[in-house]
Amino acid sequence: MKLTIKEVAQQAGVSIATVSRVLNNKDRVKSSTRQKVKEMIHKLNFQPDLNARNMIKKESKTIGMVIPELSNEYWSHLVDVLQENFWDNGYMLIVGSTDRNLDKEQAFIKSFIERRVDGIIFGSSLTPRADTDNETFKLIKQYGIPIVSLDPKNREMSCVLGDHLQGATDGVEHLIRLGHRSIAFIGGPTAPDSRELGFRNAFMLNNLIVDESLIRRSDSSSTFQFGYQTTIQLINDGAEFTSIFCYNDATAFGVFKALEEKGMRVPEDVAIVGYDDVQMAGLFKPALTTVRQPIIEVGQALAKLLIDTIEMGSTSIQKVPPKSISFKMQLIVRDSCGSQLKS
Amino acid sequence: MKLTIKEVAQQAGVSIATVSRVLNNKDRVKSSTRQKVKEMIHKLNFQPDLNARNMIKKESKTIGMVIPELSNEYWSHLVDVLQENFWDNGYMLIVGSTDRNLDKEQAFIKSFIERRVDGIIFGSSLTPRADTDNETFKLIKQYGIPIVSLDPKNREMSCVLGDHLQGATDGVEHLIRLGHRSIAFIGGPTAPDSRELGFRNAFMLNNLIVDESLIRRSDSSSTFQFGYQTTIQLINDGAEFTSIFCYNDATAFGVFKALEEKGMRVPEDVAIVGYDDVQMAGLFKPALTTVRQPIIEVGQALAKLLIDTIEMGSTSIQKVPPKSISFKMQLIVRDSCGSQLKS
DNA sequence: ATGAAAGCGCTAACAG
DNA sequence: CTGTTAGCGCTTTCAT
Repeated sequence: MKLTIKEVAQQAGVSIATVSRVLNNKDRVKSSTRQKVKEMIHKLNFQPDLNARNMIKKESKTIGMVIPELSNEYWSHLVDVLQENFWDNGYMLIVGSTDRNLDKEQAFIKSFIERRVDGIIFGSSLTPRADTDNETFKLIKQYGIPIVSLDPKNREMSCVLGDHLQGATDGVEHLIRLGHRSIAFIGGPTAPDSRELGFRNAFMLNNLIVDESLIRRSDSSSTFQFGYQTTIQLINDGAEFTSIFCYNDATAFGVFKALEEKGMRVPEDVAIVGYDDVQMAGLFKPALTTVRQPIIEVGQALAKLLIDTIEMGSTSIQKVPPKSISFKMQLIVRDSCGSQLKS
Repeated sequence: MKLTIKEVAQQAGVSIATVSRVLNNKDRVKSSTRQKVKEMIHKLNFQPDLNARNMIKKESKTIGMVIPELSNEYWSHLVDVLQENFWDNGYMLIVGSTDRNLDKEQAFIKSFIERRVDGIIFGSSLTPRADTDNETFKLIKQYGIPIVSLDPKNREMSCVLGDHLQGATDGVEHLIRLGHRSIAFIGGPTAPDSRELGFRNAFMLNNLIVDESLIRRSDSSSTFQFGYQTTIQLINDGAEFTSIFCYNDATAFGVFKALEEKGMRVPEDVAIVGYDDVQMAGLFKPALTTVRQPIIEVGQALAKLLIDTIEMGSTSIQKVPPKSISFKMQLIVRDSCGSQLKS
């Protein structure tokens, strides 16, 4: 019932070593033998057991990745891009959604190690402050598994990042240019948050002063829910603002909803800027002005960086200094900020 | 440099068999020994190599799944649910997005087999008409890999499905009840498509006759793009319709966009019904009336069905007749159809 | 060019 | 209770 290399060898009248050779396209096999074996493989529909092979080769052609959740378009899109890139290079990607739960994340990482993945991508990690004495991080190091991260986690890890300082600065300056002075910031769970930094940067560049009461941060996720609730609260607090800069588009949609319920119009009463540029951003009414993330480029860079690191192996001196590749963000101006100057 | 069970055994002063026993929580180990070994495992931070274990146990605790694309909320949500369910049962899920490309799908399946997955889920398969003499299907059978599918593929495969006949019937009858008679159908790539069947069923139930010129099908995907283009075409063709029933919400959003460009209002000029109930459906303006799919329940059922099949193993007689579990759809009435009767 | 044999890291009888 | 041994399915020397 079990079809192995042995069976193929027997049927083809050669030794298992020879079958292995043709399986791996090794040299030194008489072409007639190779032909014969190939035919048998095909006839038997033989698929070699990769796990057995991997055990010897000490590789698994598998990459593990942790992300907070898949049901956010940013992540699902990124995963899709990565999966394709890895696949094209012979790797499989397995991803774990952590729901921003540290235990879950650690459990995933542990499982990745047990499966001897060739590399790990930290999408958005909680293991953070992943300094030397962190349990999980130590494990990864001990097993010598190459890692890369999306956005910087610590100085020992290579990473690919979006320049959110620039992105947020652009977004907020757009608002300032339109005359807005009371700009609220609905932030995300990231800490430190370069978008918040960008927010402050835009104010500085324009010699304006930030109203701290208009800054709201999330301690967990930054979803539609959070945008909605925070906006309601902002209004109930009696805060005065003419515009809101949001951590991401999902949050922005929540803001829309809250504003609508409170009878405030966009962009007439409140201008909104999102972040990500998800598919619905351009479709929504009013169409969302937002900062576009170059997900495809980021994904490609992430995959390439990790694969390069893996395939460099311990060939060269272990210690290539960690790289960090940064991508620019692009402001997409649509309708959610209006076009007239706020007076 | 390499940490194996051997090293642990040595350090703990026992044999590898004993280490293996405590690793697997087997009986007959003196608790003091067990304690000692456990400490060493922990001290060394030892993670057993699952691939080695799996090779012996003839299982991989891995499930493969093919889906058309991840960047559609329906799929990303479903994958998220499945991933969680499998994880809770000790399985990892690896998914491949096929972009509806048959070659890609087959390549994924082949790769799944090489990795000796314990089961395969056909999300949306092209392999279908997967009757006996299909290459890939034959392979799966030969290797005895349990499979389940989402929506029926053929009579030999267990499946979990949404009752789209009922869902579409409900959606279209809603339109009919509101007085619509000229209802367009923007279908998807599924064939045969039970939503189209539901569409026709609703007409039959109400003694109405379908205007075939208002039925448009997609040959590839059913995205925003498709909804947009098809609607433009429908209008350019001079077709007369007062409402549109869409294959899914993404399509519906495309329809909105096209309608808007052509200066037609929703729901005043055209009523729209979507399918899926994605997060944005309720947020959109006008809020989308749509048919909700019970994704979580479907995902759970899918996982349970597959796991049960796997763990039943060849214990009982190989041939348990394929099951098929069906879930009802729920019509969610919002604003995109208005509330007044069409006269 | 090919085969025999020694493992990869682990589990599972089988002894003791 | 614990150790010894024989593999799992494959790759890789090392002979021939």
